[in-house]
Amino acid sequence: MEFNEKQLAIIHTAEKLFSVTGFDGTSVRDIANEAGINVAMVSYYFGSKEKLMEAVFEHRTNQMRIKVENMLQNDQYSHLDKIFMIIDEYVDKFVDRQDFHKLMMREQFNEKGTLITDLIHEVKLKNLASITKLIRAGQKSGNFAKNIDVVLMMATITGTISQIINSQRFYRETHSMTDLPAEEFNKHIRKKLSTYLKSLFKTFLTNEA
Amino acid sequence: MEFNEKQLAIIHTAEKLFSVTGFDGTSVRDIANEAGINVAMVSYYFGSKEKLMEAVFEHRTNQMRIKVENMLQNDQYSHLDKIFMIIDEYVDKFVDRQDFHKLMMREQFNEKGTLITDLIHEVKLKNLASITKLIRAGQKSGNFAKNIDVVLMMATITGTISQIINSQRFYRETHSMTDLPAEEFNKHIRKKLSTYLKSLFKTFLTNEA
DNA sequence: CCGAATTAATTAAACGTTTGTTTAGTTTTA
DNA sequence: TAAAACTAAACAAACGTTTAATTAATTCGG
Repeated sequence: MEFNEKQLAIIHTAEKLFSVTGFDGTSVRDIANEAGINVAMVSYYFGSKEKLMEAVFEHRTNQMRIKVENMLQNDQYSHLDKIFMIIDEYVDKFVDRQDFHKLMMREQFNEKGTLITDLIHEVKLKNLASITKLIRAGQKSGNFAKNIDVVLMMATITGTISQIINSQRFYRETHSMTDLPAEEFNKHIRKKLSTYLKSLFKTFLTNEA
Repeated sequence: MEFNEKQLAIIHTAEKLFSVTGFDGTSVRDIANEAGINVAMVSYYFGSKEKLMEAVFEHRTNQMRIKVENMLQNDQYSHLDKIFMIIDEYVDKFVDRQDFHKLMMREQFNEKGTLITDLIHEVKLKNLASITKLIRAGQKSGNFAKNIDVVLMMATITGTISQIINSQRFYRETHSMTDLPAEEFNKHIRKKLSTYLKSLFKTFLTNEA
């Protein structure tokens, strides 16, 4: 599915507002006003509010998948370096697309299976498979410890990043950065999260339990 | 503020429904039906839906605070053991009160400061102070590494637990536990998270960067 | 200990808004 | 001139809250 400019404008404002006020907390009139269009255009282009939400996810699906295919068989990097690259990819995705990821982390908590939760689930499974492959290779070559639960690892990576980015106010206040412009804060937190998560997993992965 | 039985019944069903469908996704009529009362009782007892939400948090505030006062000056345990106890306390809280914590993790993402976000913020600050005190003591005695950002540590602990518990379906499916009764799953995940987080932080805290 | 008086608890119905969506018509583009 | 884009208005349903009336519980002087 490809969207025209008008549709993309609606998708982007919807993404923004959904991330701030939540799906149920945002009315189609809110979106229409913010996007400077008529209310009826949402139904006209997307059919319903629900389908607009699906369009947001459809549009950002690539943002969820970590790309590791080429990297996996590149012998230039150590297994640990490859894990580090994956960490950086997660950090970059979350920092670059904060609205969407806040949306996704919220949606992920929904218990009943919808088209969107299924989509998230599917991508998570694929990412899990990629990382597992890498971890197993590292274990086989003797670099990584045994008994590593990759699902827990993923939970730590995404959970930590989400916790910092999505409740940013707490980090900013405790680090005297309340009024730091978004761009500078992003630069700071990118480096900070990257360094922290790498050192956290380096010792964990390479030491014996 | 103390609540009578009827009020507690409303609070508990509200907590449950808010955690499943979200605050905006839950109507006061949903709550009234589930609790077997008349819609007007919510306004009668709490004034408004918003104030009912605040009552839920007021009722569970103790659940958020980690208690470390006595423990901190107990020389029977090592600094690392004390950190381990804090980890277990977080794990237990999240597992025992899943509904409330899902609610809280969602609410924490709200950007505009409400009475509830302020409350969460306040408790997080207190917990941060307790843990920081402990970490600094461990560093002074030479047991812990330097340059530990306690805010990031907290983010990893709560973020990891939340990620596993609140999107439980993913963990269950990848571990062949789809139909495991809640009680047995809770027992399993309690042990699993505790062991994992301890080993994750043990190496991180005690090794040099 | 009782029955009248008072307060608290509970109800069904109605209130005015807001909700997502549709309709029917108009303007713009192809 | 036919199709696409866009609009204001209307739609019924759902929303949070209030009202007015009724039932249950509590208080209290005799």
